[in-house]
Amino acid sequence: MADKRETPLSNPSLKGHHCSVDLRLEKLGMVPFFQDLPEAELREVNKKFTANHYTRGETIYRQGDPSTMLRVVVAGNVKLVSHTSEGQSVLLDMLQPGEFFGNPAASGKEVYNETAETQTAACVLSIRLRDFRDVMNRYASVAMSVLDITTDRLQESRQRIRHLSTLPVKKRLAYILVTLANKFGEKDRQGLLIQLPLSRKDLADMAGTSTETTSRIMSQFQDDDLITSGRQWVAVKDKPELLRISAES
Amino acid sequence: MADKRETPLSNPSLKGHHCSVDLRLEKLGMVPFFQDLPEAELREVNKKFTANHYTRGETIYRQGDPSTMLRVVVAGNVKLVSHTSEGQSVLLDMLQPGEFFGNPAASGKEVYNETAETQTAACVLSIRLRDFRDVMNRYASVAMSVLDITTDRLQESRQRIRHLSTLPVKKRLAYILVTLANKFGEKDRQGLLIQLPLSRKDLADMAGTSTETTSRIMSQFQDDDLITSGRQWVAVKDKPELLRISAES
DNA sequence: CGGTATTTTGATTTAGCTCAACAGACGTGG
DNA sequence: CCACGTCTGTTGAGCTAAATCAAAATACCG
Repeated sequence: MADKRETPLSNPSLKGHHCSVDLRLEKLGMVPFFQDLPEAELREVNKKFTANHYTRGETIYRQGDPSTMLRVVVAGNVKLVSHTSEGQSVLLDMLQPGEFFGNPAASGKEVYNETAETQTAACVLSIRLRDFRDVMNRYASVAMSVLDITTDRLQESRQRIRHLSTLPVKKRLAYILVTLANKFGEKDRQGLLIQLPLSRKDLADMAGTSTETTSRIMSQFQDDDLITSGRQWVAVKDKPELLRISAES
Repeated sequence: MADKRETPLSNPSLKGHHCSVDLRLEKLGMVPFFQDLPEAELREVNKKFTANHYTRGETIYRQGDPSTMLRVVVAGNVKLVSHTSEGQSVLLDMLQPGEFFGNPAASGKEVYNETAETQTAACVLSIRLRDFRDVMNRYASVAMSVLDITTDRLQESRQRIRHLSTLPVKKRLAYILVTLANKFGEKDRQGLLIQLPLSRKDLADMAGTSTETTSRIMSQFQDDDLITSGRQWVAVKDKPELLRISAES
């Protein structure tokens, strides 16, 4: 409605995600659950990973595919989406470099319950599930770290159930914006710019609502000077107020 | 409306939950994540647990309490409920003997995000979080098993998010009844009797809806001969049809 | 047998969905 | 670099599932 300039995201499609061997090893050491692994072991584990590069919007695996690999985002962003038979979609998670996805458990012939798709160009490492379980069995610190992350995700997931069950859309959206700003926000002249292509549809699929309703509420937030937003991007201008809205009685 | 007889649940309040030392050790061996532990180790671990007995409706811990213990249900049932500031409640999980609750991760000064309350008289074992983490560090099989269970719970939780986001109340309730029948159902002349005091409010808090709506839909199911139900109990008569309803387009 | 908690049913209201049309933004090829 | 076509986002109008409010009916408890 007001001053929408060019997309302020740092060129999302061209960042050099080489997936080179150097990058791989360097990044692997930064993955939370390999932090405590000694250099030598890390080098050993690194061998078991395969690197893959994807352009924006590519599908890494589909809901229903047999779950045989565990993957780690090295660069770029990946989203996990669950699709219903009616063609609706639910955005389950939005991943950053360092985060893993695919089932760490399911020691056997399970299938993925969601589709993994790149949100930006991305580099992803894969390890056979069996190999990863060997690593976890050998190094307790890795298993514990994966458990901690999974527990956190369960907590977030339950938080979201609580929100879907009890909060109106406006509050849910306010909360989602705060969360995204915390995770992906970068200081900017607009405020906290969410460094990620983010459409109204994406937000709607996170909040469990329609794009139209999302658009209306985003316009409201914009009018109230809480956010700035354009096509596929959002910047949070007043996080405290959004947080207040999400929690107010 | 039709033939509601006395509560068919096997006397829920009086079952002998002694929480004796014998019972403890026996039951501990049955807990999924201690299955692979050798007898001697199990005996060792057993010492670190404290047993507690609760009557129906007692609170084990409250949302916001510091999370210092990990607990295991030995007998009876425990429910995890999250409360909002407006006094609404969301029923997150309904636990059986053998299941654990409380945060297995959160190595430090976290708090519980939900309240744990007994649904029937129950016997519960507690271990200090620190001690449990020692056990997980020592025995990879325990850590892996806890990870597997947590991963399963995350999947269920995401399934529920999908349902809350995309399905109308009737389908959500149909699915919940199927799930409960699978977990707590016992063959009976009524069909699959859900062996657990289960009010309309409980069902509503699971489905993210109001008791009134729940009651209306349950009446419908009863009219369609899919369930039989009375005060605080439900029996599933036609599980396949309920499943079909939950998934139909 | 009376009292309390649960469940049912009815009437009304409403948040958010759906359908529909339009308007900006992007990028693409001429 | 401009014109066009295609996505993405906005706005409006009506509709509907489910919430809320209200009251009666039923089951269980001592």
